[in-house]
Amino acid sequence: MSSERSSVKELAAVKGTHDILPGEVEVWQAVEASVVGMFGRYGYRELRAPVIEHTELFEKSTGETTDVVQKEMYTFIDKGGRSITLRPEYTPSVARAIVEHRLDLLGTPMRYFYIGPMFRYDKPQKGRYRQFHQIDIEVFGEKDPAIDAEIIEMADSMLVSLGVTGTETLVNSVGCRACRPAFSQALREAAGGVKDGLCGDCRRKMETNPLRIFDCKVEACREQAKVFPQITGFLCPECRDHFAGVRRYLDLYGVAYRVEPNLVRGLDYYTKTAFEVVRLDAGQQNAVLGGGRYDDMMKDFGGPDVCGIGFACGLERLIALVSVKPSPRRFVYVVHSGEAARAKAVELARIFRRGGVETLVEFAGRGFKSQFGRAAKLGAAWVLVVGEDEVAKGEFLLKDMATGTQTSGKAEDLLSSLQRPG
RNA sequence: GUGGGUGUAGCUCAACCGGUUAGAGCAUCGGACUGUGGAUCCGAAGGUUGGGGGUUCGAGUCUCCUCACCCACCCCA
Repeated sequence: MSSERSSVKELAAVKGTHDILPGEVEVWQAVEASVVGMFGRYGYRELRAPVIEHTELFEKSTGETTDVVQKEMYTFIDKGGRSITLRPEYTPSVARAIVEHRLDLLGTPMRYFYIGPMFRYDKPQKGRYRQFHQIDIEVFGEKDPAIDAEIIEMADSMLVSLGVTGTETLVNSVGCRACRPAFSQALREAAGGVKDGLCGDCRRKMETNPLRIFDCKVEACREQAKVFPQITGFLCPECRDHFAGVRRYLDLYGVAYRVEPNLVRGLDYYTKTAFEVVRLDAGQQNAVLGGGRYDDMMKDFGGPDVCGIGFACGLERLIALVSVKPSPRRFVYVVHSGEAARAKAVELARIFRRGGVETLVEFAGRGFKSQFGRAAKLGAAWVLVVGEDEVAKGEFLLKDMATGTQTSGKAEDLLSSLQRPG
């Protein structure tokens, strides 16, 4: 059928999604393993929440006014008539799980991490995908500013251990419900006073998200924004003290950071500490990692009054910066000649694999020459030769492909020589 | 959602002013080659030129629509 032919041809990954192929996936595995190990040393435990949640969860916690909720969610009605959403972020799921399982009764603070896919219906571009992956960490039930600093330090260590350079860590306090409204109002008034000097985008941002005016690219707007009030002057005593504490501990940890009073995050629930790690050389999608404190979220969500703090790190963006090289695979390639040898080759492969050695058996080649050629091409570290002579003798030939050295011996002796490192 | 750019073989690219059967390198597969290496030589396969309409005697080339990707805005990781 012609329709079959064309449908096969048109089959492609969904817009904004990507395959992670062998060769690249090893880098992901190396990064994930490194990160998991590090989080473990800071006392974090993995919590795997479902990829789908009730739509309401995100409306309530992420915030109905955010772009993420308003226009970027993958939402659908399931066969039971429920409104379901593929998670655009992870924090609400953790909050939900804590409430649902009363994890807060197990003792605080609760430290969780997770690595997995998130979904946002954005228009894809560099560093921005519809299915992307995040490393997420969250701490609940610890309000001391030391934990804010510990988390930022952990993020910093994570980047260092992965060999990431050329980034900058930005921190700010976005205040709380007591002090932020006054600031927003003051900012709106300041912007309103020079409304005619602002671009159309900024005039809109005056209403929706006044802090965003600060990172407008239009020169006129930048000029006006220089004299706008900054959050720092509006923080209530509690927020001010907390922020001072965060900075003190960051200094104690020796973390390099810059206070950025204009740093604002896109989700509604942030309070007090907000931070971001950005790459210095990138144009737009420069945020590698971002997070902050969300002291009211759990309570607003209908759970216990437990504060939280955490960050999300974009894996695609992180991996673009890491310099880890996964160690090359070293495997045995078994070549053979004749029916009896073929059976023996299969048997030997099983023995080697049980002994912990990656082993492949040639099935297609004819002569040893072509079998060796294939082994070399695939990058085999060793070739195990199983010919008629070897089968008769019960001793096989193991060739080191790098050095060309060949050693003859019984299967178990050859195996144990491979099990030794090197 | 708005704006710009690009679409030719698996990959990188050719194809004059619109003119014969859309070519090459690399990669793939086969052979030379039945006891030892990514070589060499020979050969094969691989394309509705992203898709659809229009102009034309004739379209990879001009035009319109559409789709995909890339880039930027918005927003974010």
